[in-house]
Amino acid sequence: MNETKEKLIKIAISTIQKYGIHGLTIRELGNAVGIKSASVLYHFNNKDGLLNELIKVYNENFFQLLHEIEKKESNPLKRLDDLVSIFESVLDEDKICLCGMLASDNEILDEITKEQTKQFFNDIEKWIEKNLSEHGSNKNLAKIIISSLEGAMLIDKLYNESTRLKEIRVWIKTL
Amino acid sequence: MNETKEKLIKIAISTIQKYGIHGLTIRELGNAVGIKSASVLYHFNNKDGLLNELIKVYNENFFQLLHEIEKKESNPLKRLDDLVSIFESVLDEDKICLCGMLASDNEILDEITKEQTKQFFNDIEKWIEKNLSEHGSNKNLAKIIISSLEGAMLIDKLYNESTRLKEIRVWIKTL
DNA sequence: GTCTATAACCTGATAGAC
DNA sequence: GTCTATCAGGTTATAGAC
Repeated sequence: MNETKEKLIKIAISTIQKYGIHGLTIRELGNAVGIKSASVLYHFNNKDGLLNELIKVYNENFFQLLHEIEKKESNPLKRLDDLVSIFESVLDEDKICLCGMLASDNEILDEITKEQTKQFFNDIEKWIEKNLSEHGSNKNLAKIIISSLEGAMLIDKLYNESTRLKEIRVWIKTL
Repeated sequence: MNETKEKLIKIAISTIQKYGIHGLTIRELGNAVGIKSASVLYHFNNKDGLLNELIKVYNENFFQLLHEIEKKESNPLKRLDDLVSIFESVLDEDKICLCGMLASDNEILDEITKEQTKQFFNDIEKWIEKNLSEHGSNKNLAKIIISSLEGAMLIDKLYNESTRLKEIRVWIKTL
């Protein structure tokens, strides 16, 4: 992929994670890489096109991280701990999960972006379930774990702290 | 309070719960009650003024509901179940918790609204803690419970279902 | 209280030159 | 690919009449 386009996507993802979809404007996105808004739209046709592409990049990168966790860590409970660490490092940058933020704006997402957002939750839930099963604990907790992680980031960001994510980390150790 | 003003606040709260802060416009809010945007601003000075007022109304109404639960239900675990029911009825109307939605837009909230949003989470956490303590279970779970509820609404709304809230209901029964 | 009229600004998007 | 120029539409907010 074009280098400029890659930069645009990377910055756009980060901006949405911090400020939401309405906090991302084509003009400012162009400024961030030194090109004009018309040039930004050349790469993506329109804003929905940008969203379509960036969420695919985000999902790929995210599940690449999960794959790396699986390779280096065999203990399923520790894998879940590593998952919490990913979210904590995101929060440390004053961001929340991209798909959590998109979910809060779900009413204005086009179908492609909405489907990709759902796909994120489908896949991460499956990943958590698998690890819960391997550890011998109730895999039905997967939906609660991802829900709590998303909610925790949302609230922790408001307080500018990571108290809730840390509580989840402690809780998961007891499962 | 003025009847028109009450209507405006009620509709504004509901609109934000569905579409977020950017989905609420002064013009459309006026249309909903049959007055012009200038007349809406007469009541609140500006949009921040509207947010300041509506979150106070929301918090008051919400904790009034919790107070009613306490009066009619003495079993602390069943009280938590009733709390889940509140959130489920909100989700049934394609809405999420107002403060969850505001949290997702925290970067553009003025200080008053932000403080009131935090106050909501402080108070509900305290309420959950108290009931967990009375039931004899770990009150440290309060932050996880409210996080999971907020996250569950967010994701369930995306899927147009209440699967995650229902899982939380089942989980709470086991505490 | 509500209105009209309008200001000032920001947004995504397009046409056409280079 | 990137630019300039521009458009059409949306937003909050204000001034002043009724």
